[in-house]
Amino acid sequence: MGSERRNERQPTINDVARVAGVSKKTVSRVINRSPLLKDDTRQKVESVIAELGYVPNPQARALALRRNFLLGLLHDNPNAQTVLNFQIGVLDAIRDTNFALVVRPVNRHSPNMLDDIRDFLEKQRLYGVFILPPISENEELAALCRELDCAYVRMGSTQLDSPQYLVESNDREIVASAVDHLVEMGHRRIGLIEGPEGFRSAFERREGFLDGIRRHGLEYRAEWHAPGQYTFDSGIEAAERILSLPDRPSAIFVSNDEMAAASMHVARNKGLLVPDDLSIIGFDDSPIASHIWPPLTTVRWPIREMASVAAHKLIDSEDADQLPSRLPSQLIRRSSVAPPREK
Amino acid sequence: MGSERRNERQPTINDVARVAGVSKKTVSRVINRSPLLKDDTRQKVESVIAELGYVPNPQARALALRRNFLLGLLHDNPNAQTVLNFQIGVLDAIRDTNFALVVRPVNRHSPNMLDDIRDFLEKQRLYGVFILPPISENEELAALCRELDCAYVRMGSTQLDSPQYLVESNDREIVASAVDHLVEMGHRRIGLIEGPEGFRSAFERREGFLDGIRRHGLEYRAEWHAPGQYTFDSGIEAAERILSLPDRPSAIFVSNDEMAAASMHVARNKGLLVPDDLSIIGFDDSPIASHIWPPLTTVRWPIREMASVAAHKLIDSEDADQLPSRLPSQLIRRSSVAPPREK
DNA sequence: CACAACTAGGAAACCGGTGTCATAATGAAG
DNA sequence: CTTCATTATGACACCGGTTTCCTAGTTGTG
Repeated sequence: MGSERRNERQPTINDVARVAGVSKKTVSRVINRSPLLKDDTRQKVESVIAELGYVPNPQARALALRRNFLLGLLHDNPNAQTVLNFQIGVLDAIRDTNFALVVRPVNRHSPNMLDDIRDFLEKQRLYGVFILPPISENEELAALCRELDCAYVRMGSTQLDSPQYLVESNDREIVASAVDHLVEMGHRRIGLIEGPEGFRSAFERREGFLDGIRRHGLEYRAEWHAPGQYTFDSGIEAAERILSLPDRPSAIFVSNDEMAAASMHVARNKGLLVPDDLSIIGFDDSPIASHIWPPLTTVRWPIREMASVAAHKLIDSEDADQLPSRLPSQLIRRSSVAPPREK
Repeated sequence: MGSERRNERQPTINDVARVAGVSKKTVSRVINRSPLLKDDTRQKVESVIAELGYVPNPQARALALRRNFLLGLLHDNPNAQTVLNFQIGVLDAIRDTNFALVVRPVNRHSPNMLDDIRDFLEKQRLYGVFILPPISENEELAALCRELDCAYVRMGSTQLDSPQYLVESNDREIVASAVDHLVEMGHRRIGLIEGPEGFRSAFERREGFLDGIRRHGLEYRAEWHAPGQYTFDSGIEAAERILSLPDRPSAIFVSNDEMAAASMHVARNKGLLVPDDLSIIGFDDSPIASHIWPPLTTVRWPIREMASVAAHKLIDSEDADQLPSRLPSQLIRRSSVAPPREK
C-alpha cells in the first residue's frame, strides 16, 4: 500500500535547521529566497529540505505573517458551468503559489446573506475574495469587504467599482454586435427576451440590443420585447408571448442560453423551424447551447481568463492597476442563425 | 460607506483577557465551551467578546491544535451541476462549524495529476478531502491520502473502500428498477447506451441494466447495446447505431443525461416520436434533463445529502461508522417514457 | 477544626514559522 | 596588520492561540 508514514511527524523548520547545522532563520531565508545567503549554505539547506521532505506549515506562516493565503469565492450559482470554469481559471492562476481557493455558495434571497458572509469572512480571515454576478452588484457586500479589510474583486458586465477591484466583460458592445450579425444576415425584425429587472447584466444586454437596433435604424416594437428571469420556464413564457404574435419577428436575441433553449422549444411547438423561420442568439455559451438542436449561436464570456486576471489582482495587488479590467466576450456562431425565409 | 475599521487591529485573545481581567486561558476556555467555569466568569468574558467583536484567529488555532479546519474537494468535473451541488451540500453540513471548503479541480488525463495533488495536500495540510467520481476510483490517489495522513471520503456508485471512507449510491439497483419501470409500461425490447469503459459507474449501470433484463426474462441483444463516453457527441453516435437498426428497441436506458439528450435528437431526426415511438431513461438529473423536450425521465443521485454525510464522516470521524454509507437514488418520472406504440 | 478532595483559574511553555537586531565573518582600505 | 564596511548568520521575541501543570479557594468529611 505504498510507503506509510502515518506516525512520523512532519518535519519542521527546526528539524531542517538541526540537520543542516544552521539556524531556523537561515532555513526560513532559503524558503523565502532571500538574496543575502551564500550559495553553499543555500545548497546545503536545500538538500536537507529535499532529503527530509520538508514542507513549510502554511498555518504557522499565516500566523507569523499576519495574513493567510486563502482566496474566497462568493457566488450565488448563476450557472454551474460558469462557476466551475471560474474555479478552474483561478486555479490556473494560483497553481504555483501557496494560495488556495475556498468556496462559499450563498443564497441571495436569504435575508441573512450578509450576516452569513460577514461570519465567513471574519472566521476565515481570507486574503481576498472574488465576487461573482449577480451578487457582485451588491454594494453592501462590497462595503462589508472594505469594512473587514478583505481585498475583493467584483466580476461583472459593467463598471461597478474602480478598476482595481473589478474585472468585467463588454456585454453591451457584444450584444450590439450580435444585432449587427443578425442584420448582416438580412434580419430587420428583431425581438428581445430580457433578463430579470435589477440585474446589471440584464440591463447591459438590453442596452446593447437597443444600441444595435438604433445603429441600424430598425423598428423597435414593444410587443417583440418580453421580460424573463434567466430561467427555462420564464423563457417558455416569454417566447410564447412573442411568437404567438401574428406579426412576429424573424429573429430574437435572448439574454441567456436557458431562455434561448426554451424559445427553441416554443418555436418548434408552433411549427417554426429554427433557424429558417426564426433565428435565435443566446448568451453564456452554457453547455446546453451546444446540446440542443440546432446548436445555438451565443455569446461566450472569457470566464477562465477573467478568473485568472482577477486572481492576479488579488495576489499581486500592487500592480493591479496594470492589469486589464475588461475582457471582451466573443460571439460563437453556430447554427441557430440564418437569413430570414421570406423577403 | 459603513463603519470603517481598516486600521484597527483585530482584537486578539489577549485584548479580551485584559479587558475582562482574566487570563487568556480562561478566554480560551470560554471559546471552547469548557464546562469547568463559573457562570459569572463565562458571562463576563462573553460580554467582552461581544463588545470587542473578537473572533478567534483560525490560523493560530490551527497551529496550536496541529490540525486545521480546511476540507478539500478533489474533482475532475464530471458534471458541473453535480460538483456545485456537492459544494452546497458540504456547505450545509459545515455552516456552523469553523471548517471551510477549498476546491481543487484536477485533470485526470494529466500525467502529473498525482504529483499535483500531492503538492496540494502537502502545502495545505488539509484536515480531509472529498474525492468525487471518477477520480474517486483511483486507488493510487487513496493511497496517497493515507500516506500523507489526510482523511478522505470517496464518493462513488459502489463499494470502493471500507464504509468509513466512502459514501456511495445504489446505481445498480436503481437502474434495475428503471428497467422494471419500462417493463411495467409494457416494454420488452430495451436497449442500453453504456458509459465509458473503466468507469465504475458505467460498470454498475450496465450490470443493473442486465439484472433488470434477466429479472424479467427479456431478450438480450448485443446490437441494442452501444458504448458511449458520457458526452453528447458519443451519445449521438451510439444512438445512431441503435436506432438505425431495422429491428430497433422500443425503449433505451442511457447511462447519463447528456447522451440521453443526444439520443432524443437522433430519434427526432429519424422521425421517431419520444416517448411514443421510443422511450428513454437517462441518469443524473442534470439540468438538461428538464430542459429538453419531452422532459427526461432520469435517475437522481441525492448528491447534497451525500455531501453532507461525507462531511460528517470527515469531521466527526469517531462516529463515522454510524453514518450511512449508501444513499439511495431516485427515479424521476417525467415524460420520456410511455407504453410502446405497437405491441 | 483539621485535612483531604475537588474546583476554578493562572503562569509558562509550546505550536512552527517570521521580524528585529546584534554579532561573526569577510573583504577593502589605510 | 589594524580598522572599517559590508555581508552572512544567529539569538530571541513574537504572531495568537492551546496544553500542561500548578496554586488558591471551596466544599465535604471524620
